[in-house]
Amino acid sequence: MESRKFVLLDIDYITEGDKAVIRMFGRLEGDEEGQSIIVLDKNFKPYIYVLPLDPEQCMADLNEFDIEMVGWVRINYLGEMKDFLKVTLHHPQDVPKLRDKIRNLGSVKDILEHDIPFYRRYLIDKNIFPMGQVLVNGKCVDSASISFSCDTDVCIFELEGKPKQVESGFPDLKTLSFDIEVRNPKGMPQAEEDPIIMMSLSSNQGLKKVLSTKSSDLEFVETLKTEAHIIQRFFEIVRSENPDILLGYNSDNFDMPYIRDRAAKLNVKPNLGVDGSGIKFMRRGYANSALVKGRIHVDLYLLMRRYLQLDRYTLERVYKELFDEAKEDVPGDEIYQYWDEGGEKLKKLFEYSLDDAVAVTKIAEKMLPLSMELTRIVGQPFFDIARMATGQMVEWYLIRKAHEIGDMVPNKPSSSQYSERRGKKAAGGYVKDPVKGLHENIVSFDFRSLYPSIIISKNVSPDTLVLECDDDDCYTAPEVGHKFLKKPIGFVPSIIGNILEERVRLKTAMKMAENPREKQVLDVQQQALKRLANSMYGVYGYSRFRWYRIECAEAVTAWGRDFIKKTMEKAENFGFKAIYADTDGFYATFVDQETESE
DNA sequence: GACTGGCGGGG
DNA sequence: GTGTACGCCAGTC
Repeated sequence: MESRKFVLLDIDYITEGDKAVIRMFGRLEGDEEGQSIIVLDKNFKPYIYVLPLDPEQCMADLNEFDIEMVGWVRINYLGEMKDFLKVTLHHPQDVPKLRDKIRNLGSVKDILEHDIPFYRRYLIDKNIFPMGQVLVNGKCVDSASISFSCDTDVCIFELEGKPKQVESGFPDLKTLSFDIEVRNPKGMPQAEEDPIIMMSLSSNQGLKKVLSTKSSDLEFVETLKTEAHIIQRFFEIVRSENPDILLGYNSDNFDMPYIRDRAAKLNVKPNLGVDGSGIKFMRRGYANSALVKGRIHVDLYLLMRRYLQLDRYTLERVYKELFDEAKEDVPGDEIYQYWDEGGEKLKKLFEYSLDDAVAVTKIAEKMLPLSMELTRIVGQPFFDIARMATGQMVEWYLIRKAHEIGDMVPNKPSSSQYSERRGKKAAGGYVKDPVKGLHENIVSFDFRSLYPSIIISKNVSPDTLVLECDDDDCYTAPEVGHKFLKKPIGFVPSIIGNILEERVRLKTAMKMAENPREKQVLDVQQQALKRLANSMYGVYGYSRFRWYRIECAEAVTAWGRDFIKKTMEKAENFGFKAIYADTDGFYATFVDQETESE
């Protein structure tokens, strides 16, 4: 048996025969450092939990289905130990096929953990983390024996036993940014008519290139015969550069679909993936995403919307915000004129095109570390994390933690529960409208992590919420009166507690660190934890969340209002006068008593 | 106010 | 794919 150590980049599953096979895409460490690896695991089965009404009947009913196996397990479900039937199925797609039938059985009360995608289930159950190092035992297999095509220098490895997470530092990854220009004389580009005239590439290892059908004396321009050749050459470069991360700007919605459409029209095979596959498009509600197997396609536009607070999110605007430098711009509707005119204008267009790709590389260098760290903490693929709202990350973090301590994961709300929840809204933080005028002698006060602190100190959690209890045994929220047991420590409070403790540890380490690179890494890590801790309050108030509980949301904000008001009163007793307050802090002027009495 | 429809980015 | 999910603002009544 051999072993391999690799950075886990991405994960999915394929079907061989009637069996699901997990594929982990990675970058090898050690002897064959830098080589791509695909690790196969053929021994992971999907499962769901069934909460029975009539245990014996339920067991009998379940055995009527074509399932792998079924057995009893005792699991903590929102503060109560309950007996569940763990139903193991043959294939992930049996889950959606069978779950409604099972749920509707008369002997069944509810089904749980039936909507966790197979690859996510794998990461959680095996306790491994994308962007971290994983150690596997097993053997290399011949590329002839696998059901997908693959470049010859990719190591295919069949795993035996369990993958193991290895403590590791920040991985050094290869990124490749790309951008396309289109000749669209009227309106927005239409893939049916308007050809791609340039494709730009920029890597974090120095590659700078513009592919085009026109030539130039600019050294970064490579001229090709036709548009089809440009696209083909683009795919070729991606494969030979073999980046871990592919970067674009609004590429989920523009560049990738456009490349797909033009490639299809011109009969060019889009074999961008590590496994030789093309670009896969997925509808995620309102948004689309473009996926390239084994490389992580990241659309920076989505990330920038999340991380920066701006009026607009054009590439120029974001670049200016981060680097305080203007970027040369060619207006979109004039690109075809620059192209047609040639000469200096064309040269400018080449420069602009490359500049866009280079800007994306620069932005990524600054902004990706935070997402990478969130990936390592939340433990879901980078591709998903780059498209997830923080609230969703919190949820997946909690799902992992629930599994870790053996708690059942609550279901997502049904559509009727969702619409019922949407009608309710917890009152927000206390706001005192600002006193108009120009104030002097201003002091400011704010609570550090107000809501996370309340959740911890008042043990606010769905599993500690009770209707009745002795005052000595519980905390009672002001105004709303919700009660929370003092013991045991609730699920969410214990997790926020761990996050905050870990953050304190990192901040201490950061202060002690002498190496600036190390300091920077620790700083990103503590920022990621801060984001998670601060978003955790949201799980109680957002209608779509599994741990939603309006009473918890109401209690947290009620205590918040209580604290800020009491603090303001105390400050006023000392001669301060509050002039503005919002949620977790206030501004006050100091009124000098002696001056005033004169 | 309560509700609906459109839009963001990209060329 | 153990799919189908935003959040804001302008315009209308």
